[in-house]
Amino acid sequence: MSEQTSTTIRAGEPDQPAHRYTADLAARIEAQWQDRWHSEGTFRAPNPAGPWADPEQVAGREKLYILDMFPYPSGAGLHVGHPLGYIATDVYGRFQRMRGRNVLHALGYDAFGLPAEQYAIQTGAHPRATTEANIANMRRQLRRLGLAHDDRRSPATTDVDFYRWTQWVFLQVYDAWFDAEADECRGRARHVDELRAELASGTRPVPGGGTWGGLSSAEQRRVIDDHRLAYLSDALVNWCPGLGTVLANEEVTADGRSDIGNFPVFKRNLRQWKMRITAYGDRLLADLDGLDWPDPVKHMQRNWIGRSEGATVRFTTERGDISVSTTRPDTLFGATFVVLAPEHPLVDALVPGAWPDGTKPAWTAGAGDPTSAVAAYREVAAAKTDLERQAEGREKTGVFTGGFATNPVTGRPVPVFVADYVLMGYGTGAIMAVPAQDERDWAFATSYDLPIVRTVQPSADWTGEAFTGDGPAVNSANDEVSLDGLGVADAKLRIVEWLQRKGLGESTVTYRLRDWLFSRQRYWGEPFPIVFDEDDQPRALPESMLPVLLPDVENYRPQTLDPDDAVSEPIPPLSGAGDWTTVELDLGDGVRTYRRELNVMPQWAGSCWYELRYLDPENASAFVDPQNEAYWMGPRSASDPGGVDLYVGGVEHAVLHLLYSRFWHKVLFDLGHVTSSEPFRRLFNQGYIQAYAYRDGRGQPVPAAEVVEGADGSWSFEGAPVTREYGKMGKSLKNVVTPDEMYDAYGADTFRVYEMSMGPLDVSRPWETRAVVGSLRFLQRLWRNVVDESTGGLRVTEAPADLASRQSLHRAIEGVSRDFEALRFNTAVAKLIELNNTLTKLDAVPRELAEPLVLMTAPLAPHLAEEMWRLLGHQTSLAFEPFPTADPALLVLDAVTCVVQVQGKVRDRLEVPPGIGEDELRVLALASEKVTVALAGREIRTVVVRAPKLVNIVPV
RNA sequence: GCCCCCGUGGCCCAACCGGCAGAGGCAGGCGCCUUAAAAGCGCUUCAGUGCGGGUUCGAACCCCGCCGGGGGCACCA
Repeated sequence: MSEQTSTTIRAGEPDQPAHRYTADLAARIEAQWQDRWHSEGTFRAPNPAGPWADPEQVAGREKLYILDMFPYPSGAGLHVGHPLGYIATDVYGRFQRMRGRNVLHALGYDAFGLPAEQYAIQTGAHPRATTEANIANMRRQLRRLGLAHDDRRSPATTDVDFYRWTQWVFLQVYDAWFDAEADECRGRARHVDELRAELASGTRPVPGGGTWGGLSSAEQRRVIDDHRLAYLSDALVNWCPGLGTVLANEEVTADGRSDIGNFPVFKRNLRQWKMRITAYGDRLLADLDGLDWPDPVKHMQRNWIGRSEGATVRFTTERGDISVSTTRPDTLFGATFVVLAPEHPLVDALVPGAWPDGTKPAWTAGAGDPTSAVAAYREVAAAKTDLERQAEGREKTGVFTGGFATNPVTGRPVPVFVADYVLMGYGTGAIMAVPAQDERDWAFATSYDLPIVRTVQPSADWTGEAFTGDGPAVNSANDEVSLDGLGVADAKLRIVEWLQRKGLGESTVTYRLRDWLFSRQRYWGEPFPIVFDEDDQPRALPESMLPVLLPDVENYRPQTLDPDDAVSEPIPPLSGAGDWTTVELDLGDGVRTYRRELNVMPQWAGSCWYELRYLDPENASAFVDPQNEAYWMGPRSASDPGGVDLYVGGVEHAVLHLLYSRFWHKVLFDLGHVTSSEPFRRLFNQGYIQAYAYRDGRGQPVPAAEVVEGADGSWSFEGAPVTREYGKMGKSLKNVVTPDEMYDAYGADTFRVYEMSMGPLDVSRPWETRAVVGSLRFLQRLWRNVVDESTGGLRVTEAPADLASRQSLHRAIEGVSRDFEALRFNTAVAKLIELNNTLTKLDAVPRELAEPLVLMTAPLAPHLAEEMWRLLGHQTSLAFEPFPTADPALLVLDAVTCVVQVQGKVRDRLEVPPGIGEDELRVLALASEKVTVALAGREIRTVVVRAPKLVNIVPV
């Protein structure tokens, strides 16, 4: 940190009262209490079992597991936006601890991954060295915040003790297969040994027929490997030369570029590890219902999984059947052509030597024969990136294969096209095109001169083209079945029933979700616990050989590649690890030489299960002791999935991290390693703290802190006008404000109170440094109510409080408790300020008011509260003091104001007892002179009475 | 193009079940303290809820249509 950043704004000038609550005093108090919490281990949560077993401390207290999405330790350090969620969970945790809960709250580091590696490449240092330095800096910045974390539970995913268990979890996934019939067809992961046993005993048929014993051991292994939840596949993957690695679908943006770095991404066929997350599609979807998550996140996950119900229908051709996918089997009579994806395996077989009779000029792309037309089209399609396919304005292109298929309901031949608007990776890679009821098919049919037959009658006022709405079926009958007159839903049922009976098709469920690409050609990640034998087949290492340590390499940088070079080959950095790349092992059939897997796991691997490791981070014999998992995360009832009690983080992880970790957790659940079926029972998305940035006349950002606002609302920097924009904080925008600056200028407690008071936790809002002083003033007034600013002595009196003050106190207790419980920290702060402001007006504050106020402030401003609690004569930390409870008798007011309305407009106010009856109130209201004036002689139609607060008199 | 969320004093935000538009903070104003100053203290001004309709005794809140801001998805058959 440079000297200049220590700020010029400072609370507490030298000639102030000696004991005023200033930034300097706050810093002293805060350091003192942080040291004491640390040395006393105040926030260490006892476990029921494992290395830290302390069953006595656990007994009799309800548990609460609070979790923040753990940070990536960036070299840039924190800005004031980062701690928002951490402060919120800390306030909530401290509150619940005072409510008697055994609170587990900790923070580790998600330290593998691309950014760390790229930073290491830039600086030339070892990624581990820079990562650990960054973690140390973040730990320092966060310790200064006074978070009540269990400091023993702070693993980094890059710790050998941690990634050993990431590799172990990988082995569990690798050694599992998905039995779709298990659990009444919900499906469940089981160990592959059980699959092998069922195949060997004949209870499960061997794929491809024959007996298990009839297969060679290599063939047997291939059958098993084909079932594993982690498997190698030769498939189209997202190859990003700019990053030198392949990427998961989730890491590629809609315009075909990398999420990180914004480089072009190309489709390439490569042999890569995948995770069979699609097997869990149904459960990942269905189990969302039982989660207490924000609806938008559930919505995004549902969209991403993209379950759709439809049918597969077989169209016959002379060269074999084409299975087409559709969600609208009811429109089958209107299917006037078939479209295959360019990569569809049947394309070559279908293409005849010459264009058949009836080929229209528009279908051939000007080629002399189908073979060259299709070959040319495929070449063009393959060379296109997703971005280019988008950029062409979605104009549908394609070419006739020269082949025909038979529509199974009309019996008529329909031409078969190849077009890249059909994707090989979705459904069967083939569609029946129904232009009258599908906009894409309509667009294709009109540009390629193909027939359009309406099979759903559009509404009378329909003027559009393809009609995708509901309506009665028309033109949809053959000798055996008629859909005419049926609505869409009924027509679907009838035609699917007919297709199934005739063996022409069946209803199917299709997912947008694809299997998860799990290999990365990077250095800074977890090595796979996998080696390859001389036949190039993968072999898992036994648990006893874990961890597989990440070796040192000379060059962390993957091969430098041209970001636009689509045909470049990925070269993993670990290929440069020398001797490490091969290993002599005995895996059961004697010592042999094996080649190591040189890819590493993606960054998501560690975050897929870290919440489990916090429970038992020093357990060397298990990834978590089963008792600890059951205690902290186990389900509380039959309908409860279990999981973390409160998980707070940004909405940017709605799909990636939250879907992957749910998947791994379910595998671990199925295999009996955990009792919770979901990792995160309750999720809360915090908003972002954003900031204004300013640009000068040339569009260059200027330091935001030095921009001044004129009286007319304009902004200027060094006298020159600047423009303002709103967005993220970032170095390049010169608008970063750091927690360190806030600690120096105001202290951590003021910073905490300000962040919590800015607005609701889930709403994004702009940072405004000049407003922070309001929170400092509040804490100063609170301090002054308890402590004499000039002597440092106590100001509170032992005299009893008056009734009005007591009532204010108990109203505050009631409201603040409710607000904390509901994560409404902004309104809790407001109520505390309000109460404190009423106490300020007293000559001296009675202890019976001061103590509860201090306790209520403690979750928000813990250092200051602890210090005042100590001055009030208490020896021990207030962390476990019971949170004040409201006395119901003091919440009842002597009188309430009743509003008297005439036709909804307030005309009078009456002071009435809170228990007043409806009839009595009606009489009082009608007797009001102001009401009489407002009525102006009109007759009364009705009187609405809501005792004791409102009467509404409605004239005729 | 489709879907979701949000629009309240100059600014950040409250308003619990549809019932007095205002809790709190910033900024502004007035005053006190001070040799002077303020990030100290006290007092205080300020909106009818983005716009247009509707439902209701009564709408910031419910419904419909616009406008503005933010986010997600985007050839998924």
